[in-house]
This record gives sequence, structure tokens and C-alpha cells, in this order.
Amino acid sequence: MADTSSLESQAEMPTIYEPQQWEEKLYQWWESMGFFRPEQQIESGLADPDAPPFVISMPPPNVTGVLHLGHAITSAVEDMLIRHHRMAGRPTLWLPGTDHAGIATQNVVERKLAESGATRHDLGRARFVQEVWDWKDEYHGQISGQQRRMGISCDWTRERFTLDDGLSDAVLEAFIRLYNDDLIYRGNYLVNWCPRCESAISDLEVEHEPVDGKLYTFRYPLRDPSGASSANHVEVSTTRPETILGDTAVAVHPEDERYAHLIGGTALVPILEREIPIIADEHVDPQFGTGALKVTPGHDPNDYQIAQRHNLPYINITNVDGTLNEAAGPYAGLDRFAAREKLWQDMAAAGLVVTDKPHVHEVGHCQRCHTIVEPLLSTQWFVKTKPLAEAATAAVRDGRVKIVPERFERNYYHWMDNIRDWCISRQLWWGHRIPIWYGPDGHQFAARSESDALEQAIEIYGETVELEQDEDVLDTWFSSALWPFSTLGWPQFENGEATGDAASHASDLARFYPTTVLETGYDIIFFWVARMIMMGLYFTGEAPFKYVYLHGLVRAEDGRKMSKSLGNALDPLDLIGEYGNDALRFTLLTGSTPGNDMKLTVSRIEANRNFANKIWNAARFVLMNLEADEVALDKESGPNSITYALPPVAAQNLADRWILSRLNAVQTHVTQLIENWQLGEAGRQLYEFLWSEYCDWYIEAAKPRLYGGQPEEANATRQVLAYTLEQSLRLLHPFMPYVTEAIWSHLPGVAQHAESLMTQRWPTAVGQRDTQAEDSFGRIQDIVRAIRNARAEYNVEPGRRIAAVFAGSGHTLVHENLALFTSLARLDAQQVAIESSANGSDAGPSVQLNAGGLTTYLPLAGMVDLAAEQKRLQKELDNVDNQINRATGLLSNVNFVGKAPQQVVQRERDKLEELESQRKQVAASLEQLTA
RNA sequence: GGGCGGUUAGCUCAGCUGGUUAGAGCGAUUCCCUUACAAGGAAUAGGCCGGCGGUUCGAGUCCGUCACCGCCCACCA
Repeated sequence: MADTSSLESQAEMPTIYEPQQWEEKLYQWWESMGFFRPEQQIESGLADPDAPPFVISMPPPNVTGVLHLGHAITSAVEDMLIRHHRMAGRPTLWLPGTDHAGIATQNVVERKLAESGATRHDLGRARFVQEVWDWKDEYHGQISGQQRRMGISCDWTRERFTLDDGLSDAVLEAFIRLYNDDLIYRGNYLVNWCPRCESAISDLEVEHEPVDGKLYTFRYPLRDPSGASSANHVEVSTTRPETILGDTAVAVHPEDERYAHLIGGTALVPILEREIPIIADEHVDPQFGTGALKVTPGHDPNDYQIAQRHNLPYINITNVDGTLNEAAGPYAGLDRFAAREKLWQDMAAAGLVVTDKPHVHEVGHCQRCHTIVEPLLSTQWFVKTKPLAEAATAAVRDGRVKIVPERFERNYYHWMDNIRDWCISRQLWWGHRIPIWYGPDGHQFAARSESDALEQAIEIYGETVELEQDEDVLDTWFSSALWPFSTLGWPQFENGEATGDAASHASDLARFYPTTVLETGYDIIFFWVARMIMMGLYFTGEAPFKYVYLHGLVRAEDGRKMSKSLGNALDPLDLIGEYGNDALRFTLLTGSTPGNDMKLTVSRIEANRNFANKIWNAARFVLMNLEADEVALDKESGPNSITYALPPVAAQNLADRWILSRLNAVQTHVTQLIENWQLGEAGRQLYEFLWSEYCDWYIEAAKPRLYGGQPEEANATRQVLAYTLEQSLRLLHPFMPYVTEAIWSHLPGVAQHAESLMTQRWPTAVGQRDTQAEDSFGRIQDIVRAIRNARAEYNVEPGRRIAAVFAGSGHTLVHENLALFTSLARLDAQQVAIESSANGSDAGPSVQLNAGGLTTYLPLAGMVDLAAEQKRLQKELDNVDNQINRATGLLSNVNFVGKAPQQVVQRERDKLEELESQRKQVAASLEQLTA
């Protein structure tokens, strides 16, 4: 076996599980062993080379960012899925990487430069870009270090970066193909402009937020052809007075009688006194404001449309930095908001102002820097999205891509159906530069390099000419859209051949594409998921993944979005440091359902840390009772499945049969739940099983047999203890990889035969549910609980062993499991009597408990409060009567009996029978007590 | 203006295609340092499942509607 001596040195298990002692060491070991790589999985025999691979493209974090809880939940979910499928024997590939994150990264570096008073323009393009690369190199190590602390079992040998050579090549290829297919075009349109970033941004990058503004109403002066001066204006409202300077018309509704006489007339732009027409357009809402609309085609999308319909001129009054230009006349040079104030004052002086009332309206802000976005006419590059969107819609409609939870498919359709062309050019320096060169006459050459472009140019011009490359870079999401296939070797290995000294991963595209699951937060469906589907279909003919699993957003305890400025953000690395990786990820996995947000409460992380510690201590108990040379292994099951042998059924007692049946159930349920994407529920079931059944009951039930039983009994118990623990660790491993691996490395026998828990086979349910054992053990639990309850009620000292008489037809249960009862309920074995008749007690005043199908008498000498007991039993009787009435009513309802499924009716009959016998018991007890 | 989600115990949340008397964690109360674990154990209390109406033998679960909270999309000046 491999060198795990560093692990085995921790032979002694301390009483508390300390994640810090394990996490880094285990992670380094896992990674160094190659467990994260599909090749190793196949070589080791864990993965079936013929099984369909399970592949996830990791959403690449921003390379200069800091990981937050959104990354933590992404990591937790993806790692869970990967670990599960790896154990299940599919070759798994989880491909990691980072994103150059255009605007975000450039902003960060620009801010850094600003500290020393410099701008990117001071450095120039080449030096600035080099500065960003340096920054990237520094931060990349930080990010991947953080990712490793998240414990993600991804294949680092395949790590990619959106600006590395291969991916840049993919971007070139994609752009050029789309360009040649007329799906990319350049044009002068109204775009969203961020005056702070000094770049265009896409519709998606605009966030609308309500802003307290004003609705300004003013008089639009009219040129009156008749010369009359009485009604020489029309009132118009706006929220942005400065745009008046760019007006090219005043519009009214064609059927608005109030203004019919004005149509065809001329208005005068205030202050500038430029003449503009008065037109009629359906878009104007006569009910809103004054019913007359100023038209600013250069700075308003609606007005832009109106201008197109009426052939109006477009005037741009704004510079790239948000100041006004010479078209604004006397306001040139002022910032747009300063100009707004000044113009309004000037208009007031000119007697044109009517009112300015407070007005809350939705205003677009830049997603990255929160500056108010300005609609601006500018020449940009666009992707023609309609045809791409139609194909992408079809892929979801016909089920090639399934979105979990399904309701997000509606969102997706709605967006796709209303999609607008995607503005992909950015006036930045950090990113993939647009591969277009312009000839002297503006002719465009799409090329992979300048020399390619020059060759093309010679064909056109017949001679060598000077070409200039487009200055802009592409939207960072353009490269992200290619991620699932660009990272696997597209376009280099598009046709499958891996030639020459090609990378050893040459066949990745063929082997691992399309990927299996795309897992991410629902907030980037449009930014990323939708675009990957569009591009994947277009370039590879296949949807890039089969499933989209969307997790909810992690919110602060106050329900708000976590953010540094609000001071309510928790740092996942701090949480990992304090509570352990397992505790955090288990909390994230079990804290919500797909697509629903979660408020992360520290108390839950703490509870899950306690859970890790609980399992650790359960394992300590088991190991204390295992003597390595005595524990039999079941070696039949193969190298990745070696576990403890089970004792023959004849040697198993009721508790053994019960816990094995429960394990069987949990294995089945958890596997089904994972297959149905109910990851949280799967985790919760494991929690319940391990804590409430294995620890609280099975281990307690095992103690009397281990300490007081015959050697063969003790041995059988040890085997079941060990087997159940080992199998449970496998089931829990995807949810809590570290503590399970740490424990597993201590398991005598199995850990010597195999390297790691993470490369063990996912359990398949062995044998059958043992309903008889589950029922009997359930009765024991009921009786024990009833006795414990009575002890607590009567304040019996916890250590005191008490007498008990069991009576009733089910007494063989007690007979066969006497040691269990005496141990679990602290009974005095010398003073336990079992009577077959129902009237078992003549030992004086007793507490009578009716549970588990028999009556238990506790002769608590001198302590029994007869009146209280009578009251308690009466209450119990009433309760049983209520239930009997309910069941009787149900069963006498012909509709129920006739229409409900047979098993439901039968269950009700069985229940009634049980209730009736219980009633007899309780009634008898009551009678006896009063007698 | 469209659309989506939520509303279940004091708090944070489960409850999958309708089928026992609705669950967990935290918190609360009482007791216990019992040789796996006090990051623990035993027990207890606490819920008209947001309101109203409907479908059904049967509704926390399905349908309609209303209320409140949150989110997404959207070109109302």
C-alpha cells in the first residue's frame, strides 16, 4: 500500500476531533496520490473505464478575487457530487480554473494605481496589461490555495485560465467563426455606458434600482407660425433635464385631441433655441405626465426607437466620462449632474420651469462600480443572439438539458424569448482583444493574428497596407461561454486527432464532452449558463452539459445579501478554520433545497461540528472494542470494497438485525435522494441515522453484549459495530470528507488493505430490510423511553437500578432481550419479573406503563403518587379513545374503504387493532389503580 | 407592468410525486461529569403548517384567491 505513515502516526484518537490536525495533511495526500484524476481512478480499478464519465466544469472564480460563501456552497455541492460518483465507479473529471474577469480585475488594478495617483493612461496599454498580469500571478496562488482549503477534489493537472493560450485560441476561433457566419457585427447603436469604467456594458450588467429623483415639468417653447403669442409652449416632463440639450423632437399621441393642433409644428430647445419638430407617435402615453414627450434619441432607448420611426437625427451630448460635449453648448464640460442643475436654474430664470416634484424611479447602475449608467450612442460589437437562442431554447424544451429545480426553466425560456443582441465589446485593456484589423478604408479583417490579417489584406488591396487592430476587448463572459469545451481542448482537438507533441490530455474533448452537470447559483443563469448552452450548441453541436443544478444564494443571518460594506459577511475560510471544513460544507449542503436561498447561521455550523465530533467519538468507542487481529474482513468484495465481515445471521441479536436493516434502508434512501438531487435530505438522513440510531441506540445496546456477553456474542457485536461504521463512513464521505477519511484511516484491517476511503466503492444495499427486527426493536425503544420518562417524572436517581414487572402477550420480547432492557432502562436484573398474564403486579402501588404492546409495572415503593398516576392514565385513555374514534370513523366510511388504496386501508385496520388492545391495557391499569 | 419564491415550534429550516397523532438543529425547562463523546447523555414543554374558498374518502402537500416578505425580468418620460 501507499505511504500513509504520516496518517497512521495518529494511532491514538484524542477525545475531540480537531479538523486543523487533519485537513491540510489529508488534502495534500489525496492530491499527491492522484485520486482527483480520472486516469488514476481507472488504473486503480475504482472506475470502470467503460462507464460514462461524470464531468463537472467548475465555475471559474475571478482570479484576483477572494473566495466567499458563494464559492463555498459551489465547492461543497460539486465536491459532494464528484466524490459520490467517483465512489460509484464512474471516471470523474472535475475541471478547475480561474476567470480573468475583465472589468472586475481591471478595476481592482486601476484602484491600486490610483493610490499612487496614476491612471492606466499614464502607463499605456502594454505596461498596464503587464501590471494586471503581475497582479494575476500574485493572486492566482492565493485563490487556488483557498480552493484547496475548501477541500475540492478537482483535477489540478487540468487547471485552466480564461486568458491562457489554449482558451485565448478558442476565443479567437469562436469570434472568427461567428463573424464569418454573420453572427457578429459591428454598429453604432445606443448602448449602456458606464462613465466611470468608460466602457460599454451589456444589458445584463445593468442593475436597476429605485432612486429618489425628481420629475421636472417645464414649458417647451413653440415657434408659432401665426405669430400669436398666447399659447406659445407645451408642458413636458422629464427625469433628466440635461437631456433636453439633445432633444430632436417633441412627441404627442396621434389621437390626443389636446395636442392635435401642434402636430407638424416646431418647438425650440430651451436655451439652445434649436428648432425641432412636433411629431405624433403611438408610444406616447397621454395619461402620463402632461401627455407630451421630449424625444432624446441619443440618450434614451425609447426615444431612439421613436427616432428610427420618424427619421429624426440623433444627437450625442455626452463624453465618455459623463461630462457634456460641445453639442451641449454652454454646458459643455460640465458633469451630467452638474449640467442638470445648471440648466434647470437657467430655465427657471427664463421662466420655463413649472414644477419639480420628488419622483422615485428605476435607474440603471453599473454592476461593477455602481455608477449610474448613461445610454449612449456608440460603435460596438454585437452577437446576433436570436438564432443561437432558438437552438438553446429547444435544447431545454426537448430535455437535452434539464434544469434543477425545474421552475427555472421558465425563467430561462422567458429570457431566451426576449433576448436582445449581446454587446460584446468593452473599452478596456484587460481581456481578449477583438481579432479584427482595419484597412485604410475601414475594411474589416477577422484574423487569428496580425500576419494573417495582412495576408488577407494583400488579397483585397493587392499590396501591403497598414492595418490597425480594433482597440476593444471582449466581454469577459464571451470566454466564459466557451468554458465547458475550450477547457477540454477545443478547437485544437475538435476533430479528435491528437498529433505530435500534443498535450497528454489531447483526447479530453472526445472523452469528457459534453459534461454532465453544470452547478452554479441561480443568479448567473443568464450571464453564464444560457450563453454556454448557446455557444456549446453552436460550436460543438451538443449541449455542453446534461444537467444544470442551481443552488440558492447564501445570505447573512439578517436575510440580506452578505457584503463587506454591510459588515455582515462571513468569511468561509475563517469558518473552516474555526469549525472545520466538514462542518461548514455539511451546513451548506443540508441548509436549503435547490434554488432556495439560505440564511447561514453559525449555530448550525456549530451543530454540524458537533456532529463530526460525535462520529469521531463513536468511532473511538468502536475502535476501543476492536482488537485488530480479531476483526474478520470480507475480502470477497474486491479491492475497493473490502469491509468487515458480518457475523452469521444466527449469531446476530435483535439489535444487530435492527441496525443492519436500518443501514440497508439508509443506503437505499441516500442513494435515491442523491440521484433525485435531494442532497440536503440525503445528508440529513445520514445525520439522523448516525446520531439517533447508531450512536443513541445501537452503541448503547451493544454495551451489555460487549461487556457481559459470551465471547462469541461480543465478537458478533464487534463485527456489526465495525461493519456499520465502515459502511456509514462511505455514505457520509461525500458530505464530510475529512472526518470520515480521518476515522477510516484508523480502522484496523480495512485501512491496511486499501489506500483511502475516498477511493472505496459506494455501498449498495446488502440483503433485505428486516421489518420484523425493526418492529421489535421499535417496541423496545418505546418501552425503554416510557420507563426513562417515568424515572424522570418520579425523580429516580439516574444511577439507581429499579425493579420492573413486564406483563402481556408480548412479554417474550422482554424475555429474549432482557439484558438490553436492564441496561437501557437501568433495571435491577434481580428484580425483573415477566408475567404472561395482563395482571402482573401484586407488588403494591406501581407506575403502570402501556408501551410497546405490553404493560410495564414499576413498583416505585413509597414514591408512587396514586392521584397523579390516575390522572396520567386517564389522559392516556382519552388519547387512545380519540384515536380509536378517528380510526373507526375512517374505516366505517364506505368512501374511504372503497376508494383509498388497499394498503392504506389495511394499515388503518392494523392500527385500530393495536389501539384497541392498547385501550384494554390502559383501562385495566386504571381499574387496578383505582381498586 | 410581468414572472418566481417564501410564509410550518421562540429562532433557522426539512417535510420528494396527497395517506399514521407534522420533524430536525438551536434556544427553553428538569436531571446527570454513567469508563465513546459535557462539542455529551436522559426526559419535558412548545405548532389551527399566513387568511379564506375549492378538489378529494383524506390536504402542510393539489387548485383558486387575498395578505405580507423577498427576488428576477421590464423602454413609461
